[in-house]
Amino acid sequence: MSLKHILLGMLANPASGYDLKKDFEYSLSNFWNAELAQIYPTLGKLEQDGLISSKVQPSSQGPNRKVYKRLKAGQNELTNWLKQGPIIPKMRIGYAAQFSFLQELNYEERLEFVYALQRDTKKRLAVLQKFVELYPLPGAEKQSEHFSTKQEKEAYALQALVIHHGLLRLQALLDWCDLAIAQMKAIK
Amino acid sequence: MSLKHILLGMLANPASGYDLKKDFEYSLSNFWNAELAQIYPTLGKLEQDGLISSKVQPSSQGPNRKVYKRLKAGQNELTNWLKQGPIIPKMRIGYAAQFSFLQELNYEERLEFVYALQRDTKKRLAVLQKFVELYPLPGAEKQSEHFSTKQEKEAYALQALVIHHGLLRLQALLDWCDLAIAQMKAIK
DNA sequence: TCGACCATGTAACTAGTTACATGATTCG
DNA sequence: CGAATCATGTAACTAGTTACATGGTCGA
Repeated sequence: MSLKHILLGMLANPASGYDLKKDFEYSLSNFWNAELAQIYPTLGKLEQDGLISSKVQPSSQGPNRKVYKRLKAGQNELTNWLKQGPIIPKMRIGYAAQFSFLQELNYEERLEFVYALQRDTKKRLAVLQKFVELYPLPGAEKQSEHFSTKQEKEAYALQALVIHHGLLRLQALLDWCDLAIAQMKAIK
Repeated sequence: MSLKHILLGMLANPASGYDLKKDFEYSLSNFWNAELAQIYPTLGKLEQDGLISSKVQPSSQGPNRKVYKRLKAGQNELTNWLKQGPIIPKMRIGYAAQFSFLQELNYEERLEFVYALQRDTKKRLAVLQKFVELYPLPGAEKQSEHFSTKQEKEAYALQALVIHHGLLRLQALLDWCDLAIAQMKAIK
């Protein structure tokens, strides 16, 4: 199960299941997501396996929190996972499958399908753009000098790059929408 | 379950479960895949639901084939699905999650991670390129005039576009690999 | 005759989703 | 006082994967 390793990675700093869910909802959701109903049992398994440990702490606002931290065994498991090389996802791109069946619809319905995809992509791009502004790539501008330690520079660069990955992906999709609309109009 | 609808879409022409698996392995695998162990039961459910029907036919080479064809109810189900608009996949991009944890590895290991991703992407791009050659976009060249009926032109254009979608996606990923390698070297 | 491919299926398991259950605090 | 947010969990279900079982045909 990949989520085990993802949570292990996210636990660079101690956090509760609820905290981790928040992380998914923000920037992380561009490349992974998980529901609380999956996070809690998975944290339980990680603890059983001795990869993380938990400590109950009072919350400033609400019931007690169960804060997890990564153990040495968890650290090892994580680096081993990373050393096994990049995991190429099995593609399940629903809209692309649907697109290849668009002959079943008429001209207007087909175009509307692609317009809807375009609108959705623009919306998601607008959300991402805010993160891109928070994490501009080092080089072009003068940021990154803000960071004193090498650790901080590295952390910043990785964050910025992963956000940029989402950006390139969404831009490529938008380009494709334009192409599809043009082609579909051309053969009308 | 999306696979139900995908199979329904793929059954524009009658086919057996084995045939459909072949379709996944070729061009389709760029945006969807399914194993035979999932295809056979799903075809069974579709038949139970009265969306497709089957007929056992002798094979020229091997045991009897169970050939399915789409019924009117299946056609309706398919168009309703398409009219509900594009399905935006929940992203589960393993390598991107891993990338955001690369601080756990040292410089050489991190670079090797991205090089491995680059190699894999180039490989997949080379495979796709063969389909791109079979289905060049109409407009630039003189193909698509080969097709007499509007139906054929439309089918060709949709195929060409969906293949091009994969192309743009992989090219964006390659661009990102270059960017990541450059940035990571810059902050070494 | 052996391996590759044709062809269909079941069983056990893993991963992920949706719905439900519970209860505290904070802000308007 | 009601809605939003904090906080953790279970149960039932859906989707997908891996392993296993069976057996036919064709070509080297």
